Amino acid sequence: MKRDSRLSITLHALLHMAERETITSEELAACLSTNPVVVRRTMAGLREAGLVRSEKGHGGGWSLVRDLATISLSDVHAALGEPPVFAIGNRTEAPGCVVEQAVNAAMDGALRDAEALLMQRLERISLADLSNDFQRRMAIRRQQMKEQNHGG
Amino acid sequence: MKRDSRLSITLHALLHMAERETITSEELAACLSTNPVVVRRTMAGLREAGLVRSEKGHGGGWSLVRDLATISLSDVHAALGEPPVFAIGNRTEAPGCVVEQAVNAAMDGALRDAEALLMQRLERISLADLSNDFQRRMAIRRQQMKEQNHGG
DNA sequence: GTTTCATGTAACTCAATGTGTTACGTGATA
DNA sequence: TATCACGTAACACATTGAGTTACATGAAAC
Repeated sequence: MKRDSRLSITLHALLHMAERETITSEELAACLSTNPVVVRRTMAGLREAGLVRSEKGHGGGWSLVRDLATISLSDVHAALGEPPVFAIGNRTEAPGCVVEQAVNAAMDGALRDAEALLMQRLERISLADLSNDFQRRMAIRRQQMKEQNHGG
Repeated sequence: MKRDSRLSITLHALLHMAERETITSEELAACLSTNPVVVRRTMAGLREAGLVRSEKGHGGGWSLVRDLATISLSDVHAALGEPPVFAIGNRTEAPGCVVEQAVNAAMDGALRDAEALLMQRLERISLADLSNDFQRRMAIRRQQMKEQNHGG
């Protein structure tokens, strides 16, 4: 099954957005190695959810509305329309076959718990957390570059 | 994304299989409202994993090799080739962009934990558990039928 | 006012993949 | 030898995320 990477794409875009006052779809697409239309299409939900804003014309582009710390990964997932999390699932929702009912009950229970855990995790991670991790990684990378230069 | 219901289908088939000495793909397909070829194709992995056996010719069909209690749902998932659990995921596995690395790390962490929980749940449910639940549901249904008959 | 820039959106294509179906080969039993 | 049942290849189909093109809308610059 093909992977849905919209959440991943969107988080990536939001962090790049946070680094600048405003940024165009074209620039974001370059950062993400994708197409400007894909960016606009994906961000549409975030605009409706009030997480970001978009301006047309000269000097236009995308900008964050809320602070990074107030946006959780689950907020972003919700803004995207809560796309399905699982690739696996039951074949029939309300089967007449009692055997299938038993199968569905077990599967639903396990999937429900796993999804609850995942959502809990996504709720507890904010964009600020991601940004901090990004800064930390950048510092490490700078340090490595420096050592490499001294060595050469 | 389209749902992968092979685990659900297979569990359903296994429980029907447990009710009889042997059962043909045709009969299973009728139980599952699908096609005999789909049954054979899906069960191929289970045969290779030694969970079931198949016989050709007159009186042939599928039969269970191991006891229901010794087969967990995660065994079945593994026999199917461990199809991907999540519909969502990262866009790039090993991105050069540090921003994307931070995004991936967070997503991977959350997904890994959720998958671990799901697998733990699937490990702890055996086919015997499902069968017991099935029997319980059948008893309830029989009781309901009885009450309905007395009432009418 | 016209030009330029940037978003908004529809429409089409492409790729991946689970599922359904047909067709034919293999092997076992009656 | 005929029949039954599995094994498998090959193809069709539907869904869906992603990429792309085309065009309309609106805002700023000139």
